[in-house]
Amino acid sequence: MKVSREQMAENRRRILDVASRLFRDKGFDAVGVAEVMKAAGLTHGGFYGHFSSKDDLIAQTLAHVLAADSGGGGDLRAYVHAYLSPRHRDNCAGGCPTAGLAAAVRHQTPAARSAMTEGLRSQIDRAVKALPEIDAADRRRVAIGSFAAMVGAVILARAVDDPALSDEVLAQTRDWIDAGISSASAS
Amino acid sequence: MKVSREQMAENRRRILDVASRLFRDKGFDAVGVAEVMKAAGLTHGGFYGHFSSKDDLIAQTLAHVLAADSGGGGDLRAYVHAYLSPRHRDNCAGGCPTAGLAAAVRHQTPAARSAMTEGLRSQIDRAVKALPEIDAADRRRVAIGSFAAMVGAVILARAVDDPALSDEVLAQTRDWIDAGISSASAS
DNA sequence: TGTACATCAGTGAACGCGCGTTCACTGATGTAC
DNA sequence: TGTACATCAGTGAACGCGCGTTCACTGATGTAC
Repeated sequence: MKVSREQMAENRRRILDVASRLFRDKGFDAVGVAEVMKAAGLTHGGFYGHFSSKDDLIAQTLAHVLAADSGGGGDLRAYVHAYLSPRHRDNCAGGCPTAGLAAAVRHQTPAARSAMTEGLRSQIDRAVKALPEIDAADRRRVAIGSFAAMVGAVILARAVDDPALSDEVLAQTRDWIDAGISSASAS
Repeated sequence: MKVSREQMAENRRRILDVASRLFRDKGFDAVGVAEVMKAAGLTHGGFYGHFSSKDDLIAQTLAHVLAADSGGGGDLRAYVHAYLSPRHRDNCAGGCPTAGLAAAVRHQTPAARSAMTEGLRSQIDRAVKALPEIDAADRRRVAIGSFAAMVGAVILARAVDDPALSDEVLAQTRDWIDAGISSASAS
């Protein structure tokens, strides 16, 4: 049955929220349209009233979740430590969408890749702005290098089945980034 | 028709080689059993004479390709530069299997994750041994931090659809790692 | 060394399940009078 | 403000394609004599 316009907008938002969690948790391919709709409290038939295809859902979900991604405008070092914590590693569904989905985006449509690109751009800009104590010329190097290491470390820590090695990847990368930021601040 | 034992062993090797390229290029889900067999010059029916399932193929392919992965025992800095080159970014099929597959391994069977773990362990050990000029206490930090940044940078550079941003991610991460290795060597 | 035969790697048709997508239908919404 | 009706968000059955997997069959291999 028909629902009100506000109700429909809320349904759409809930589909995107739920899809972003499921995709981060299980990957694009392992999550079906019916599963997303069911998790949003709807039936699969209504899906195509909101999106033109599953690919469209993927692209819109990426844009949605990357726009919402706060990134923690505050202390960069605290953000790095939280990012490289076992807690974040173990929280795929609620964790950084870049760490969870960037690798899979390579196989998606141009619209999805474009959303990822904008998300990464704003992530870098935010990190750059969180580094006022570093020379302007070095800021992008520190921001990009740190973020690459963070994303890589979380991906590796999640791929590995040995908890000790997984923890070590997080901890050593955290120390490596701390050292890098310190020496860039000193110079 | 039956083939000789050596022929069968060679067929098996060719299946693994071809599968490792296809998986790196297109991902585990986008590559079918029939496609792998066809690329190896065989028909899909014979697949189950070599492997018990597609999941088995994935696990054995990972073990195969990660064992073969040389990692360049020579100069670490040259290895980092080659790793973070546009050439490597654009060569998924022949590139580092960790960069290409680590994120997807999280959704695979325990056997696959175990193969990935051993691959990462030996990759780290090789990098540690390539850092004789650094204090023993710092070697693992430098090796793991560098490798995490390399993997993350290649994944991000491949996800993004803007060539300028993609190149910048590679170049800035390269400079970031160079600086990190230099300051670790100096201390 | 040569021959007969059992083995078994590879073939290709067929099966069945899951998933993306479609569609006729329902009934609440919201507009026209 | 109240009523009649057109709209259309959501429902759930059905479709069809692709892919992993199975299986009866083929014919070269390699062994036993």
